[in-house]
Amino acid sequence: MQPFDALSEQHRDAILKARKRVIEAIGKNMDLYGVTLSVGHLYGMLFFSEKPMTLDEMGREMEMSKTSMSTGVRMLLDLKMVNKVWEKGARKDLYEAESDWHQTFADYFAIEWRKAVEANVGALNKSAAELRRLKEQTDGEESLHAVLDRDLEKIEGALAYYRWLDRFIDTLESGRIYELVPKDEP
Amino acid sequence: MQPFDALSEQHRDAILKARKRVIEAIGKNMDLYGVTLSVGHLYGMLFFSEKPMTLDEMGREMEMSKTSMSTGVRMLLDLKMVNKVWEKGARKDLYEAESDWHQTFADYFAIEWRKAVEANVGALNKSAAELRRLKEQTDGEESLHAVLDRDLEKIEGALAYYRWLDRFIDTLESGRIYELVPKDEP
DNA sequence: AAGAACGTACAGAAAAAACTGTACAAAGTT
DNA sequence: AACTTTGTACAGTTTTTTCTGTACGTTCTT
Repeated sequence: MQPFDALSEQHRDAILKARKRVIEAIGKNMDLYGVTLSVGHLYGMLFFSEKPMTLDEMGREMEMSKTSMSTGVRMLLDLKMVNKVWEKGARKDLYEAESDWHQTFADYFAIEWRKAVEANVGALNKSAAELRRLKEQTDGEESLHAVLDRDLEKIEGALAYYRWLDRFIDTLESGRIYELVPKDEP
Repeated sequence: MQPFDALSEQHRDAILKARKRVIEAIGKNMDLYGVTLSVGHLYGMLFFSEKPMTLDEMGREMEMSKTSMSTGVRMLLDLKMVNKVWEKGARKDLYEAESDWHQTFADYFAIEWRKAVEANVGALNKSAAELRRLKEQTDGEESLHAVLDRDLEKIEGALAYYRWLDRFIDTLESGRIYELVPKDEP
């Protein structure tokens, strides 16, 4: 028996209206995490859910197919915004929203931004090496070297930024960010 | 006369290949900034351009319509990833890539994340007020209050997070982040 | 003032993505 | 071992987004 269903219709509606506003807002802004409006909505629904939900329950509530719930939940799992919950003797998989949004934020950066850093740094280093090699092999060709130097300078600038971003992500991943910017207001 | 065009075909190709790898990588990861692959590619192209470019030049280089360049550049301008350049007596608008990626990163957060914070905090506060009002008007209804308290607690948790995020964005906006996580490696 | 060049609004076409229903493998129940 | 139940892969459909070509207002040139 769920506490929520026992309430009067009037009170239920009032609560649902309040929740809906928040869910809508969350869903709308979750594109910053690279997910669809509907996946964002799914997260918001899980956030207010009294208890962990099954795919079927989500589908019923969102009026969407189970397939969509499956893929949506998987995205949220990848982003660590949702946790799989174990319950004794439960046939179906259960999921609940991760409610520590600091952690969610930090994980997102650790996962997505680090991925981007690595890919870009890889490309930058490889290209820089090529350009440096070309420079060595063409001693004295002034106008070529002018172009090469400018490109190499740009690449070095980008690499410097990524070194910083990497260290910034470290602070998120390690939680050191909360020493630098404390959770409790000053 | 541009220095680049004066080079031998072999050298040009080598440089273009090196640039292309980086442009491709940048473009691919710019979805973190909420832009398309092609807009990301456009940024990468501008990043390596010897000089500011016109819409027509971009269209020629990207083999895309001028309309697309116009909308693409506007997006990049909104994200402050591209600057409009003034040149004496130039008919056409000229654009160049913002090469300070620290600034780009900070601006993105200031613009997009702050927008999300405000929208969500607004919704959370409004809903919290509604729920608190309902609570006051229903003194003694225990099971209702149990639900309300849980929702209010969740909302308060979210608000606490947004207060932190807001202060974090402040550090980006003010540049104080570079005191906390220095640009020069330790 | 007329003409040319530029950037963008807008509608339609093309491409990409989100979503669904069916089918099926894996795991659980009887 | 036969029968359910559950989650997901996959193909096809719908919806959304991206991209293009034309049209037009604005600005600059003459």
